[in-house]
Amino acid sequence: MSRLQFIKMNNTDLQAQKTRLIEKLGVQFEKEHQLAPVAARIFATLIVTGKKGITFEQLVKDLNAGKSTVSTHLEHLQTTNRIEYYTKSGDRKRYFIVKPDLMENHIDELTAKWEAQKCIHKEVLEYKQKSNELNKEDPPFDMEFQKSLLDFLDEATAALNKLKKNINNH
Amino acid sequence: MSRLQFIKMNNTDLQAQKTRLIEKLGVQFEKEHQLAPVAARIFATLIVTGKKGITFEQLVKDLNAGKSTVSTHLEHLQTTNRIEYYTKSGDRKRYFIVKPDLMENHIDELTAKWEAQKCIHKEVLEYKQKSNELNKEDPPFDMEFQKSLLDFLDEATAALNKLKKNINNH
DNA sequence: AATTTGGTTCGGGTTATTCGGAACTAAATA
DNA sequence: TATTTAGTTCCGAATAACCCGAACCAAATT
Repeated sequence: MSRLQFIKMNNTDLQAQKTRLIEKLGVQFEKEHQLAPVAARIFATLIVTGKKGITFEQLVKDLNAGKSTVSTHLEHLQTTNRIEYYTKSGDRKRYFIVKPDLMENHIDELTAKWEAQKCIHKEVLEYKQKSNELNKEDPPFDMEFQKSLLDFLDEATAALNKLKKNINNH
Repeated sequence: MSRLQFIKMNNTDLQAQKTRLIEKLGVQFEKEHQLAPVAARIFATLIVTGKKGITFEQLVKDLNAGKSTVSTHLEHLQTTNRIEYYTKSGDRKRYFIVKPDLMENHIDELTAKWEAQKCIHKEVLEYKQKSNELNKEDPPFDMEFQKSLLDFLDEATAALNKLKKNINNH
């Protein structure tokens, strides 16, 4: 009995920790991925729940959210390539999980974002150079920030590619 | 005359390009730094305007925004350490510029963000390990995502530190 | 055929964001 | 001292984001 209680106690703790983690991850995801609060909590829940997945109705219950809310956000998370679901035969429920290749997607997204940033800051650089040539009487533009940023983005992209290979080989 | 027109023409083009760039940067900054549209346009304007700076009233005119709007957002951009201003003696206007150490700040921010992410995903990892130990009858948690992410964040942080040194020596 | 299950869709209410006008202030100028 | 300049502060309005209930639907079950 004392051992049972010990286990039960620990599982309660674990449950509490899970809830805490979901909240913490949720806050982060809201900003990181620009998700609505409930959407971020759903995503966080899937992350800490792991590959066994979680059902629609369980999410509704766990997050104290409306069915429509959960439905909409699940839809959105799927179309943005973050989650998917599987089914068990003889069970109509959908078990939602994070996409197995989430990390790869995440990396690809970052790469795309950084590529776009590089692109636009190159344009800024071009603009400043053109401007310097055209108006030589004016004091020239400083271009340190753009150059540093481009260096940074190159480094960062390189690090990313390296990691991507690691993951693929893994 | 034809030469003057040629130059004038190019400056018009340049102006158009500047406007385009501000808009493009603006859109990016809205998401990247979670800024209101006008705040993002202000920040973008300072970036393409460079170290000569731009005044309050010019911003109001260029962005077709209310004085109060510009005032509020300038305030916010200053308190978040992104911009500052200088004055010219005998001229009451403030000339707003991006902070000279913007890139360093940017890097520090990223570092902090990634550190926080590492921290929370380590917690997730701990949770999953504890859970595995406690409930051995259940199928164990997959931890690939957390591990990959932690690898990534380590790599990324390393790349960042390297770059920061480069910038400081520069 | 009626009901239950596992959702989706639609419309509206609430809250939060964003912006701007009007009135204000402090410093410089006339 | 009155006025202009260079902003700031304090609302309120417009808009957008977010969430929910209610009604709906399709497939499975009774």
